Amino acid sequence: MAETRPGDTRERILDAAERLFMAHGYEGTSMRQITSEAQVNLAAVNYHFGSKESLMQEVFRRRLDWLNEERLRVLRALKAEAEGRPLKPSQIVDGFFGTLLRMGSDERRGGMTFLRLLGRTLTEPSEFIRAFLAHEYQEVTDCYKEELFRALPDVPKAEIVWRFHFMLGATAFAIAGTDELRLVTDWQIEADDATDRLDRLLPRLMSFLLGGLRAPLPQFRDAAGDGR
Amino acid sequence: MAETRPGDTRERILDAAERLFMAHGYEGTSMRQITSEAQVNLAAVNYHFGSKESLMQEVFRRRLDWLNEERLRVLRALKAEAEGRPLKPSQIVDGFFGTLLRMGSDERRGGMTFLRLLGRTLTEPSEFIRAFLAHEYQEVTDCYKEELFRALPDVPKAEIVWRFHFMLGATAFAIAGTDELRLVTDWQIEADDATDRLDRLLPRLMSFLLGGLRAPLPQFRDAAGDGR
DNA sequence: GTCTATATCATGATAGAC
DNA sequence: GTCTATCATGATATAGAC
Repeated sequence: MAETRPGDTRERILDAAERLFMAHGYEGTSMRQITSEAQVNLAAVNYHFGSKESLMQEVFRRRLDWLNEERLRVLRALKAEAEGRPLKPSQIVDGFFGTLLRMGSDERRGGMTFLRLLGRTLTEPSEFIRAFLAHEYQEVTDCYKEELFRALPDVPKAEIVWRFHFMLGATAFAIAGTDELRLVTDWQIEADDATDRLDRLLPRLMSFLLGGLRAPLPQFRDAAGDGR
Repeated sequence: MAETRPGDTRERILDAAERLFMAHGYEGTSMRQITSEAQVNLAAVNYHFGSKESLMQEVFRRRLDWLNEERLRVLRALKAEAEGRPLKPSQIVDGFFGTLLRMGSDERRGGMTFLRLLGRTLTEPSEFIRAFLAHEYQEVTDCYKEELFRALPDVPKAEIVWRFHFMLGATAFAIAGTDELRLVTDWQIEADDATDRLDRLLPRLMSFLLGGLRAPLPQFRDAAGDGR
């Protein structure tokens, strides 16, 4: 009964690739590992996706298409409710990062596996991957940045962009690491299961991000620091 | 005159490896690329370092030994000055992350190349690398965390550890990305050279990190959230 | 659509002359 | 210490039978 249904192959490859790319990185994963894990033939990847690069892109597109739409949908809902007034920073941050983290609880959307893959890939060295991700993200991040500009009119735009970047980094690291990295030492924090940990991660991360976003502006020694 | 001086080979390999590992990652860099860039023979890596893994470790040890010592030295100086009183959070954060970022201006310590390599490697999938880095870092990060516990007695330790983790992520991303990633869109921020950008990055990052570190504690729906 | 079999090339590592 | 030559392996990708 464990026979490969026709049309099933594609999804099996994507699932296996997602997991292996997460665990060993793009360069560190071979097509042999992928097809072996997916229990399909070695040639199937090239038949269905054309190349390893295209497979990688498809692994992301399958998840990011939904994430992008969801993020835009959330933002539209918030704006409709606000009726023209600027949104609260906490709403914007939750719409962007909260939506991402909640995706980790949704196994139909890849769950923690995809979340960790995404976190790690944001600092991936391979050029084509970074370019691809930047392109996939551009539109949505621009929309959210625009809302932050409106929400924080007294903060220079350049500063907001930087802080958005820092928020992205903190989040990427948080979702990439949550297992092997010994952030927990001897007095031990928690040994919950993955989803429980995720439930507690979100409010913690949100507090941190909002604190950073609303921090006092930095003092530069020389110029204004808002982008001359 | 461009002849290879004896004893020079080792350093040339380390320099080339540092740059290439930064640009293409560990798995994405071959020994042939390294020896070609270093203009030494292919067999030289195995002669001097034994294996690619050992080379990678030596690339990091060369820089981290100094960084670890410097961070401990800075912390000792701060504690001596404080005469038993808790340090200010800003001092601790600057001692840890400021010391790191200032390393990026010091070409003798690898400069921006090493900084970016380090930022990227913190989320590197390869198991042996993460284990190696965690081991190299353990002692120093524990010392700094202890000081944060003293500086913020009202914040649960678990919360501080998480926030330290978030700070690490924001910093790693900031130093890993600073080039290709289009955080700059059309209304353009700056086109300074690398060191100038680094000078402005530090105060910006410090504000963000301190804001996040001192943010109001998160509210959990169920329990206390301090590690039950 | 899925398989077997294979082409072609790059990889990390080593042996042994100098 | 440095070189050339080479090994065994594993990589991506493809051709062609079924």
